Amino acid sequence: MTTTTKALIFKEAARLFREKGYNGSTQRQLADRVGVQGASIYHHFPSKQGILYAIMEYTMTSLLQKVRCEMLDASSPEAKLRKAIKVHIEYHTVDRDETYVADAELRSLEAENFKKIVAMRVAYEQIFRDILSEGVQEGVMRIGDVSLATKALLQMCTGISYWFSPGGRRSIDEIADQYVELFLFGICGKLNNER
Amino acid sequence: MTTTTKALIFKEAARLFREKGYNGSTQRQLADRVGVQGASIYHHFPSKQGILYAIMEYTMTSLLQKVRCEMLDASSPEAKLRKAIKVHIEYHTVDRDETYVADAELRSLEAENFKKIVAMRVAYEQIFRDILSEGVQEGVMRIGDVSLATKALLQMCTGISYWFSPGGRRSIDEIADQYVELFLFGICGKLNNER
DNA sequence: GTCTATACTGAGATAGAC
DNA sequence: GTCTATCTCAGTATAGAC
Repeated sequence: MTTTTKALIFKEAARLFREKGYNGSTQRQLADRVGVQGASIYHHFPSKQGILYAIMEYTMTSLLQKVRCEMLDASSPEAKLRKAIKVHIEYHTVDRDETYVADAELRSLEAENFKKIVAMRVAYEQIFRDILSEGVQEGVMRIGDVSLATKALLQMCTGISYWFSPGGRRSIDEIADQYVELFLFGICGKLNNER
Repeated sequence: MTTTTKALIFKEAARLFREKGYNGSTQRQLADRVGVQGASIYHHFPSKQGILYAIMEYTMTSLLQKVRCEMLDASSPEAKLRKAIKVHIEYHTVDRDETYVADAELRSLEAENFKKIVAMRVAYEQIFRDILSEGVQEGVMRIGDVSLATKALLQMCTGISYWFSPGGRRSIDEIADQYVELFLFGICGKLNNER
């Protein structure tokens, strides 16, 4: 994707929506950031809602595709889980404006758009739920409630896009590794292992 | 707090802001839910922003007070952590409209209000960070990055207010217990312990 | 494809009677 | 303490020239 005006609107909209929220952002603010007049936006997108939907749809499609792709050459549930978490976190740090918006602005979608995006989110969560279920069945994971654990995991990881900044203390890889260890072994689990 | 009109406005505002977001909610919608005319709201609150701030301030004050109170008669870091997590989750399920708003609408606060609430949030996070640090120092917890783990923990637990509903499959206590176990031992930790 | 100008609507908030 | 009526402004979106 070269930096066409349309791509620039997309990117700046994600940034703006992230900062001020969808309803807290205006077309004029967006136009200012892009460096065009407000009316010009309507040449590229049908409406403000259309921009939001484009961001959400693109982000969820990418996420689904990336995670599914990683699953192809992973065998054990633990290997799958490690890869899935890593991909999730990587995408949530690299495209963190878009992923933040996709996560926080579900309620700003109109009915039809809402349905479509929710379906994609359900499918995405299902991937993680399936990995955990498989781990339980194979006896390598012990989970009281798989759905609960799935929610906990995803919320924990998604939250990274709330505070992450590229210049920070920790690299993306370090963060991902720590989150994987945390979810697999907890903060006391490894100590027991050593006794 | 008896159900005065002011208390009703407060409660309905939390519910409305949770559903539609602060910027997506209007004074007229709020007035409709309360059952008064739009103008009447201004007898009880100075502005829409004033309502948001009242919700945030009250919620953070309650949270801080509840957790600090529980810490008084807890000795070990693990006991403290268990209690703190339980209180956090309980409050995020019982007053889930208010806590959701307090968590999601930080960016909708005006500069002065923002500063005050952020200071309270920092103090709140610090309580959890201190517990984890203590656990590491005493050798009962192993954590690569305490700040990172604190964020992961709080985001995981706070997320409950996004999907919890009182009539659901799991009780508050069950959820809290599972989250505690998850954070302490992970999904593989306990298995290692048994070998 | 971008502009200027503007239509139209709904937002937060206030005035002043009761 | 609540109402009716209304002000004012900012929001999304469109029309039509260049």
